[in-house]
Amino acid sequence: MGRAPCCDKENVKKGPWSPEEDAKLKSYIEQNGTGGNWIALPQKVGLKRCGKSCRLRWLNYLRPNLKHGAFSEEEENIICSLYIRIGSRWSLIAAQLPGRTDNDIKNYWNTKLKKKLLGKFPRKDHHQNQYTCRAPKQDPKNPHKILNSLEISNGDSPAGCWIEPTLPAYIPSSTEIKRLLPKPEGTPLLISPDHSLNGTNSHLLATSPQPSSFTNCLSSSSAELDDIFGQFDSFYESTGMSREIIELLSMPDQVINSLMYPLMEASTAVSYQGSIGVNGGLV
DNA sequence: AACATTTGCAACCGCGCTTGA
DNA sequence: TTCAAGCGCGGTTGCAAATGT
Repeated sequence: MGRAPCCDKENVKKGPWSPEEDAKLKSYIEQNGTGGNWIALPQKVGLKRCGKSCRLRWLNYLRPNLKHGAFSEEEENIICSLYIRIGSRWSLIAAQLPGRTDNDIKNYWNTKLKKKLLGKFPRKDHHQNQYTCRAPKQDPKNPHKILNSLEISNGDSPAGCWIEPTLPAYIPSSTEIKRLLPKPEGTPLLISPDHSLNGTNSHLLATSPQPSSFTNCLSSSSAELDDIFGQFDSFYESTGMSREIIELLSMPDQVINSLMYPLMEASTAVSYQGSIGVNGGLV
């Protein structure tokens, strides 16, 4: 038995919103607010729409102070830098860009920025090219046992991945990132010896390409970009580490702190050192 | 000009989380 | 403490427009 539907699917309109529907919703919310109940809202407004659809329309399109134009270079920089750090946590990224919605940013990343920055990397076809941050695969019978802990395989991944699927890759989750941040200047990130990254170890931090940041990449010429990515490619090939983890490990502390500290202020139990433990996660 | 393919974006879906009774 | 309802998020899909052949 599945989850109960949030609305009567038979009697709700789907698809693009008409100007009349927009006007009704906008006018109602401006006068009365949402009432804290999106599910009940369509009936009050007189719309044959699902409450979730109304909420999405309001948040992504109708609410005041939304920016609809092109993204600025500064916004691009913020998106790229945050993506490297926290992955596809679009709502967190959107919180740093006033007037932008998570959906906007997600679409912009998937359609423009990804290509701009990573176009030379292998990719799959259009709708299978979503970025996916995955935790290491666990053995369902034993949560402590990790299967293929550092690989994203092609065969069992319906969404595909942007990294060469046969190469090892590990992308930290936002929870893991939170454990790393903020960290005092010069505090090393440790990769514990008990769980190597395909045989690599903490010494890699000291030998990873420096400096590296996507902020730098954005303002670089194509030749400079080739050089930057070339450094990563050779490092990547020699170590078997993913580009993401190399980026993470080689990012200057001050950049991480300036970008991420505001997001992580609420997190009081912050560990200043991260290490990749036996379960493949940062501990 | 016609057709195929790609791109960009709005919208939907489903699931985990939060809240309140 | 439990559980159902609602919310919010990230992933995915649909489709029109743009571009290529």
